[in-house]
Amino acid sequence: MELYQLVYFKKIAESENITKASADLSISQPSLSRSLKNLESELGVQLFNREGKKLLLNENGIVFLGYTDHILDTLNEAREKMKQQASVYLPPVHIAMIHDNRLLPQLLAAFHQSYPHIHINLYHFSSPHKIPAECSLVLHASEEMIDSSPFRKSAKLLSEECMIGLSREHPMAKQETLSLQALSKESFIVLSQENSFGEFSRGFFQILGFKPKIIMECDSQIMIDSLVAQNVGLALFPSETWEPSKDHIVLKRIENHHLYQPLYVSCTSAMPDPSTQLFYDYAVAFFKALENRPDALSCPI
Amino acid sequence: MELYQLVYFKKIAESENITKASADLSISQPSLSRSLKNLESELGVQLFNREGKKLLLNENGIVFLGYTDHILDTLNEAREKMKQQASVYLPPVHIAMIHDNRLLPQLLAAFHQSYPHIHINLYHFSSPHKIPAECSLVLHASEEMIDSSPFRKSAKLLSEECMIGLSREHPMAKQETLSLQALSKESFIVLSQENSFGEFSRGFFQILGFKPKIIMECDSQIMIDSLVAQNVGLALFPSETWEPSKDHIVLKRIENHHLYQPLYVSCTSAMPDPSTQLFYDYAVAFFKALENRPDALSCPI
DNA sequence: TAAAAATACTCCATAGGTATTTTAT
DNA sequence: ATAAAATACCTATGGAGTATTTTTA
Repeated sequence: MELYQLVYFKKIAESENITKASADLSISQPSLSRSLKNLESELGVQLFNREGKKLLLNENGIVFLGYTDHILDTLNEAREKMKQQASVYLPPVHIAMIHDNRLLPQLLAAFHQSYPHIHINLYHFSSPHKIPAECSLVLHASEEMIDSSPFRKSAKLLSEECMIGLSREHPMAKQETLSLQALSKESFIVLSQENSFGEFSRGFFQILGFKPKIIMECDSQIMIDSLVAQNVGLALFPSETWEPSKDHIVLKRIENHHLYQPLYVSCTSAMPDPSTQLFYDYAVAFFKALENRPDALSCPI
Repeated sequence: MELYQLVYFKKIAESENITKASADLSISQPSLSRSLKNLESELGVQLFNREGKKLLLNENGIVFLGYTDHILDTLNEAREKMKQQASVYLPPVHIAMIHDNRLLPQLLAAFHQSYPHIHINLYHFSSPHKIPAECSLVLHASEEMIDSSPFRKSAKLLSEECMIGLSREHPMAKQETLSLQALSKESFIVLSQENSFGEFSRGFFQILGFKPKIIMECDSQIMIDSLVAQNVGLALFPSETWEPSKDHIVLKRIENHHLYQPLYVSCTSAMPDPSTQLFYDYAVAFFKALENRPDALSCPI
């Protein structure tokens, strides 16, 4: 018997519908079906009566659900208790953010909900060179500094593709991909040097050996969204997390090129203090969970 | 978090000694060590203080152990309850035994302990052809009847090697293996035709194209043990489960031959009644568990 | 005939194993 | 020196996925 089977059973019992429950749990219907079957066969009892395509929680199921609820509640209580114990004396975390991503606020919110006693100090920097010593954690996108001092421990949280965004009205909006040659005749809008994604974009173009005609430089992604939507120029977008207004902008790949922008978390010490370690592990787990179930934003069980 | 981690933690907490606990749980020490580490890191707390090579259950551990005990107790209660529910109206099982094995009584005892409400009727037969219709389960060793009617569903429970047993006083007792040629000059004691292992032994010899000089035939394995021990003759033994008196008898392989005797459970119907299905599944699980941990005779968790 | 559930496979994450190293009596 | 725990690496079971079939409302 496994814990997840209890969680799944509870969910199925709530709706008496495997398909619905599988969606709620973000797993496939066959998986859930099999999990229930295994549970029933291990217990040696039917927990539901199958009448036609209806699932009806039966007498056994009702009894078992009582135990299940109790067990899962106790487990959560135990977890909460441990979490409290863990965070009572924990020092504050100082986090330096060199890189922006729409999911970072969600990560911070989830972490805070999980460890409300840990005080978080957030700092924004445009370059990794200005980070003060008290920042024990850095969220950034620079491949180069992964193994180089002062980052002693790093993990890639995600890697997302960057694509060229252009207005639906633009003549190239129908093309599969964009050629560098064609792009050399286009106008580009970029984030200002200070912004890490701006710096990153420039790096990309440099690697491609491509000199874009930059007609505008600004410091807000929203502004760029709107300018591109109005067909003022083209811009580079991280495809998933910045979701440019889908109605007016289309994203295209550059011919024969896949551009990926990573997001890293790094510790500035090999032996981080407990809070730092906790946040580091939490961030890794958070983005790993997100990979499997992009909809859910917390990690149950 | 996994249920087994709670079981393991409980066991470690009892002895405050990973090596001891791993032996009790029949798993390796590194496995258990890792399991505890994972649990602690998921909870974000140390459950034990490591002082030197001593493990000491700490404050957190004591609190968590309370929850753990409660959860595991509740789970067992739930299982018991379901088992009762499952067995209240279950019909009796009729089991035909064509093959003897020392572990079968243990299987029956364990099953009875698990399902005390199910009435078991045991029948012994020397041949699969005499089995009456009410026997819905057959325990036997015949490869041939696995896929042939009337056995609709079969599973191999175990396969054990058979070896030649001879007295320690015997001149060949020091040899690595025995040659067929040498054996042709020896005297054999065999079980009588009626016994399935007797029949089986004869089959083996036949397959080898070997005609043993049979000097005695009897119907009890214990008698054979004692006769072989006294160097009256040689005999074929299933190596593991019949454990001939180790002090006086040694087991040897026949040169270039490995003889395996299987034990099967078969249902006489493709859609067996619930009790039959239960026993069938139980038997399979029982022997599977035995494979992994030969010492333990019940299946926890 | 359109839905819900069950089946048949394929894949991969991870529990468990073995071998080894580290650490403390 | 020895014994316990931790670490590294490998293997393999079973949970989860996709595709498909079965069933009934």
